[in-house]
Amino acid sequence: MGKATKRTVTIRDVAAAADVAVGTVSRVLNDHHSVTKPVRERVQKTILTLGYQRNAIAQSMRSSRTKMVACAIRDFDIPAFASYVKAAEATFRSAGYTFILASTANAKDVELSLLQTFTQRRVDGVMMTMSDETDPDLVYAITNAAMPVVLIDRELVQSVDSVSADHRSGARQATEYLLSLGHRRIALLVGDPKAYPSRSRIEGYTEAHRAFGIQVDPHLVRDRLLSNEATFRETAALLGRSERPTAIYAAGLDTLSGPLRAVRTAGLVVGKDISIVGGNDSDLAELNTPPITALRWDRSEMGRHAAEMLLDRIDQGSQSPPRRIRLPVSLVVRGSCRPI
Amino acid sequence: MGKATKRTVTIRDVAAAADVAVGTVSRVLNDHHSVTKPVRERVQKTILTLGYQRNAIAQSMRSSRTKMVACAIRDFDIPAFASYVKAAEATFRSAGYTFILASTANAKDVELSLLQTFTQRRVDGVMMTMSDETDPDLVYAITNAAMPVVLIDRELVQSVDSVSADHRSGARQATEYLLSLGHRRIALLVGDPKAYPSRSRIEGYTEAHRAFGIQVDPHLVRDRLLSNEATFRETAALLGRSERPTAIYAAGLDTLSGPLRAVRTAGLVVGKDISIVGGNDSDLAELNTPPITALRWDRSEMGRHAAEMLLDRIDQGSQSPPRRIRLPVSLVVRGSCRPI
DNA sequence: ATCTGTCAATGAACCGTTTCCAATCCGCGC
DNA sequence: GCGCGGATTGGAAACGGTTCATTGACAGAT
Repeated sequence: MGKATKRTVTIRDVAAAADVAVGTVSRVLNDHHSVTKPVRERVQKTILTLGYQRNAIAQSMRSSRTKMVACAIRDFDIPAFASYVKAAEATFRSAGYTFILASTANAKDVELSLLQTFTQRRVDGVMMTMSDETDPDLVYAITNAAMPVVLIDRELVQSVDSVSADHRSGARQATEYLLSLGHRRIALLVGDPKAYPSRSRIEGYTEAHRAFGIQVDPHLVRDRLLSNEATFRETAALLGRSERPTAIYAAGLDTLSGPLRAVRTAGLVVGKDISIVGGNDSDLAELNTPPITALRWDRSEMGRHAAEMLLDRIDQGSQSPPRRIRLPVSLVVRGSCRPI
Repeated sequence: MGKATKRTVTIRDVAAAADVAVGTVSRVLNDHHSVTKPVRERVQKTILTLGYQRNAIAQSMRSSRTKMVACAIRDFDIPAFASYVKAAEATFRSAGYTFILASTANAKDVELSLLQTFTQRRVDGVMMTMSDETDPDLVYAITNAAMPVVLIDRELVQSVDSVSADHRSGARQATEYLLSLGHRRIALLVGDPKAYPSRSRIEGYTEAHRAFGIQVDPHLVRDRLLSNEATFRETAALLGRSERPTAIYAAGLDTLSGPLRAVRTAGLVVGKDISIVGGNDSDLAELNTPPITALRWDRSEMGRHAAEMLLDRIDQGSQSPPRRIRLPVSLVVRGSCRPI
């Protein structure tokens, strides 16, 4: 055939070539039982010959299920998020779902606009964070979303599923460890308390102080630090104070390198002049000299749990009550803290 | 409103409520000029009242353009990839495209199956790597794909667009730097030479030796090392040899921590007993004690370039010849290498 | 007053599947 | 030989948009 076939081959072309009805081809494609063996084989051969590729768009159109899920997180170049997302993607893919990913930059308008995009694309489910758990627009958009939502490390919206880490317990462990070494001026560097992780870290930090009967110095609690530039600056400021902290708990997901740089810049030595606990274990923490004591939880498992939870919810609908998984956090003690 | 709205609202519902034809609603949605102002406003108000959300599936069905692009890379929890992917996603999103992401685990069958999935989903374009640039199945699948493809850090398939870093130049700089310090036994740790990065790093390494008139010891070139477990093992083995290397060039994207661990385990000190150059700059390299000399290129720019290239290709079709961008790589000298 | 041209708006066809109902075919028991 | 039931297959409707030919209305020209 000299004629160049521009048009992509459809189920109708297959039907014509195999001399059957379109319905029959569809049944072959979907492994429906009531197709006789010779017909099935003829159709399958034709599919291969013509190089037919099923059109998922048309399929979704008819079935009103897209087999797509979306994930919106703050920034996926944060290593801790990356391993989380990777595990989720793998779980979705092996369940036959395609995975859409977007960064929100922790901005409300981006979150809302992504949610709208996902709605228009008719994804079957969404995994996401929220910049502010108390924002009414965000809460409304999420609780009234057209598709199931699983929240990541957010707990305030009670009516949807969520997966989180037990940051409060982690923060308490870290702080009590430092207190038990005799530290009394422990700086806490966290992100935005409008979101669960930072809020609960502050709680854990405060609880630990209360348990030790020690007053928290509010000047030592520095929040809204979302980048290493911010933690660098803040650490430098803290180290410049007259009564500088003897320990720093850098509680964010990806905010250890800032303090390390600041300490180095100030000409101090970690584990000698100042103690540090990292909020999130990493190669950087483990391989630093000295290795940094840090909190740890299983990020892959978190991603897997979230994905499975969403898949469950997609299958079973909204009848069952919202589920909540909270993963344990543990302290890995290394050499970055010295007793006072 | 007590009535539970089961069915999602369609363009037809809007048309009925606003008392116009469906075509008119469509033209309002698409900002077509020939809609009179009062009608336009009436329709827009109705859209808001009913909470109508355009169905992207139906839209794609009719227009046969999905406004979706897909990206398949080895493993997106490798930080270097993550920043690359993040920049690409941002570029696509601001162009109105939705971003599908998947890990290939560097496995041929996964790559092929993802390519098929993307075809069936009728994505408008694909950004990807290949585990083996010489594999005929992969080459065939990519060159005959139904949609434009931009290759990432792959150069053998000439007929498609690609964006890569100049790893050969990088490797040559790293190796010449070590040679100029007097090192003569330089171990090279790379990934799989079936892909461009490792292949060209071996070339650069070899070229540098030739330029210095020095014979390459094939025992010192260790390839197919794709993880830090592998580079740890290999480094440990090299350090255990009678004539151990005086320098290690850990050329992979995410293979610095393995050698660092191995050196530490062997009781040696980086920058004193052994010199190390990292193939890819990172926090780990910068904050190590001593800081590690490493290669660097702009990963965000790489992602942006790749995305823009793909968008161009989607717009203009395949008439223009394949483009090729190769980003410069530079050596950041720090304190991990000592002269012999 | 009639004709022409322009501009808005209508309504139906179409995109490629799935699914349901109807039609056909087959073998089997009477 | 005939009726019947079950298994296959055919054919059409439906999903929710976009687009195009068509209609209707109205202003301006003759």
